[in-house]
Amino acid sequence: MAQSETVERILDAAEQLFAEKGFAETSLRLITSKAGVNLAAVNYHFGSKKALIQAVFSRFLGPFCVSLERELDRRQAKPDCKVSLEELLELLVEQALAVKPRSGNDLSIFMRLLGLAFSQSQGHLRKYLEEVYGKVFRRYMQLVHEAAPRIPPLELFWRVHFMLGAAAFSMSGIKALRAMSETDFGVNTSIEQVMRLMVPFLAAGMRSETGLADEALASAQLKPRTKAPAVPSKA
Amino acid sequence: MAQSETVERILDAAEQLFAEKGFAETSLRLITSKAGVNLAAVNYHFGSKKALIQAVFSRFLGPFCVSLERELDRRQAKPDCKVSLEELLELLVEQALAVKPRSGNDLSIFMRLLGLAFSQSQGHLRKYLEEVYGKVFRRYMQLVHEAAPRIPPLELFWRVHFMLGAAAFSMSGIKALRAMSETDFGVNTSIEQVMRLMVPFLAAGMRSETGLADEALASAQLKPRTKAPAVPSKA
DNA sequence: GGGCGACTGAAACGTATGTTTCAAACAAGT
DNA sequence: ACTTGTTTGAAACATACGTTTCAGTCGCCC
Repeated sequence: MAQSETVERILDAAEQLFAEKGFAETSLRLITSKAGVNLAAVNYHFGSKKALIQAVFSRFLGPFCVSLERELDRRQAKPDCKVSLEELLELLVEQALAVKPRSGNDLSIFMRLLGLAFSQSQGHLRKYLEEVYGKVFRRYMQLVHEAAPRIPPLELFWRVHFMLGAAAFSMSGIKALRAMSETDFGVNTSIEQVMRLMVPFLAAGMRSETGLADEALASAQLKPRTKAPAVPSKA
Repeated sequence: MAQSETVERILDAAEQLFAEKGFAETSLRLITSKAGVNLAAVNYHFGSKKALIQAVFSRFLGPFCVSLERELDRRQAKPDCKVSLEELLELLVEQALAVKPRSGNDLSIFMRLLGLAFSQSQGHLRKYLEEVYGKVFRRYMQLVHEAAPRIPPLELFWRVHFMLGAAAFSMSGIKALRAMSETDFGVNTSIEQVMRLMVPFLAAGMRSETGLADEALASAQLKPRTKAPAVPSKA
């Protein structure tokens, strides 16, 4: 076998099976047999199942974050950088779609895995994702905040997660849901169609008036992440 | 031990642990030790782990659906029954909150379990839930459709799942998310506060203009549930 | 061509899980 | 008090898992 094509085959199979069944429910034996490689190859190349899971995420989150960051740089290069909310949302979709063809798998797997990363216990994964990709996420959130200054940051934080939830959940159950929509409506909905349905829904949610009555919560600001002096952004 | 208090203790422990760790990640030994009962009690009282999982769902979905259906009956009893979208949404929250105190566990566990029911593979669970509670769900969907006639039924179907997704996902990761919001904002958000944040977000999403351009999809109608003839929707 | 490092194949190991077994404890009816 | 049916306790069982081991193979460089 050409120079460790094995690694790619394992990652491909694992990605697909994890998305389909979850992490705990997917055994290494299932992965290796689907990939057509030996059982020991996983522990040889990755060290452990946990490391395999992290590798699966890194393979698409890595390029995704790189190109996302590059786009953010580009947007912010202009002196009076005003990035609209729409631009920011579209940016995400754009980058996600751009990264997708690298593997043969489609976007729903991407979203499904993201959802699993939060909903399965897998403490190590959350820690890993936070360590590696937390910075980009917080940078993005900062831009979202600047794009929607009327909405309290804390609420924005939760709304982003509502969005992520709607997306991840819908993609998670997309197979079952598509089956349901088929038997109930006699129409099959493609993944792209579902995403297109989701956009106006989410956009309207993001624009809605605040639900925060509590003054203390409404005025909570982003804390500086470093132990740096507490001069927020006075420049 | 009083007449099979054991069953309740097992259900309580299982409910909590399943919500916390997922189904596959929660062993019977963990459940029984937390419940303070013998390992064999689970298989004695429930037959298998699968049956236990279903029993956990039935215990709150049963009463929930009963009282939900009773409320729907009451609303529809009036001759010209016009149930508004708000009423329908509030109805859900109301019933969910009403069922909650039966066990000591809070609403987030309820939502978390619902999310897991979709996102974990557990094929048997989906089948079981569909068989037992599918009828009520479809009845509810029909009312939602009548309350929002401008939105194509298919889109409504998906929007309801977007809502469910946002709710289930947020409640799923609520522990981790609350920790994040704490470190980033220095404020802790309670579950009730999160739900209150979610309402305007979801409501705005539900009211948003359709994202359906495709005529065929936009005009798809609810099919009768019976084995009716395959006349699409020419009417 | 021989030696070496990277990789694979097949089997085994230790552990954890769901399930079963069976004797003992208990409750209730007579 | 005895019996009967139900429930529990402790142990064992079979299986599946992640991981390790080690002999063997392949490709490459001197």
